[in-house]
Amino acid sequence: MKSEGFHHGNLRAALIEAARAVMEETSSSDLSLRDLARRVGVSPMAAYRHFADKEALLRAVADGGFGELVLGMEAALAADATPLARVLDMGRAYVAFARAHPAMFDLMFAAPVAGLEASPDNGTKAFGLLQGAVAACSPAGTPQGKVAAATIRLWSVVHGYSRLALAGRLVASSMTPAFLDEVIVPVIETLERP
Amino acid sequence: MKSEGFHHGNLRAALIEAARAVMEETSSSDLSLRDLARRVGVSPMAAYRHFADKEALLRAVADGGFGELVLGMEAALAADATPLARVLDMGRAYVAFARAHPAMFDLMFAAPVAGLEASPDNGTKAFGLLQGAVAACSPAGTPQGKVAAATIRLWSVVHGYSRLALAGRLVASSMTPAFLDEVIVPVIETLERP
DNA sequence: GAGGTAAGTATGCGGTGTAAACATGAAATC
DNA sequence: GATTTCATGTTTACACCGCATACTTACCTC
Repeated sequence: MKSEGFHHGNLRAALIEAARAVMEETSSSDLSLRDLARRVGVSPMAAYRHFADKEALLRAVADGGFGELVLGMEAALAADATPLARVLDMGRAYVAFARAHPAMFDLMFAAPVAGLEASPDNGTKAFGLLQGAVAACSPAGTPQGKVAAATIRLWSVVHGYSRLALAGRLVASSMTPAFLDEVIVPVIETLERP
Repeated sequence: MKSEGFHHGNLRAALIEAARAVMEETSSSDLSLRDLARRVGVSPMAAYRHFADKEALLRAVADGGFGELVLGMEAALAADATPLARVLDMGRAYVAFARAHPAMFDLMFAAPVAGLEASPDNGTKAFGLLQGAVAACSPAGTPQGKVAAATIRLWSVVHGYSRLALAGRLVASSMTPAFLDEVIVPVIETLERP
């Protein structure tokens, strides 16, 4: 075992966990550094030994969220036999994650992230998963551009649906699993078309 | 002409306009009541004579944004001959608005809006426009549920695409008008399918 | 043991949203 | 025309926030 820290013992992880907890409690993504410090039992300025500023902390929290999302998507990948079923279940998992963790989902896509291709995060990993699953649906020899458009088409649908649901723009009857399938499936069918 | 106010002269509208201006300047949707008051030349507490709290002001600003969005969508509606072309142009207008006014777009879908069907806003008006255009594409006798799903499918695509673009999750080559069409058109084609 | 250094603390500054009490001036009543 | 009313704007105050700066602590190395 490493030293695990002196005063507190891995404050960094504790802060991230506290942030996650607050967001689950309040269903809101705006949290306060001071509050996190209070919960962890540390002085208000302690967080700055581990994060450059508040945004850096939020970024770390968001990246953890993307990691969890990736897990859900990978589970969907492993659970199905056909490429189309895999893509469908990945879409369902995406929406399910958003609705289960609205504040986290909000945070993950909150600030425009810069220099992303320089240092890819778990968000790009999630995108890669989706892209692979979509490519597996496309007929052999499909041009790369088509696959890219299809990937973003599908991502846009599930992402947009999630956002609209979280924003309260969908009525209850539009948020059932069956309705979601009605929204997604025709888009998935466009994937294997010439 | 009505009285136009005593002390200031329609402070309410001035605050909303100031908010809009700040958001255009900073490309960010987090603004400060005190800053708005400062810009309008009024004391920090003056805004509370016209808005219950900050959120109420933001809601009013957002509703103005939806109004502008509706104008863009109506223009697209009027500019084309066929139902499919109308829907396509509405989608383009939606994305164009989001990219032209990122902060406003952010604000419009920021907080989950409650009791929406009780008092519809310009957001529901925008949705109604889209729904009508989609219905016009559907074969006669298409069940209502299909139309609803198709509407939300299309809305989800354009909304999700806009969000991903604003979040910096799309590479430059995925943000050209041609690429956007590649994303949207196949979804529009699902509208007139049985 | 003496230093060095990473981790946490104390203090303080300028900013925020908003509650409460007060001031002002246009308009309505007499 | 004087008086009352009431919407509008101001003042003051409070609790909170992110963060800069300077300090202290506790471990590790030599």
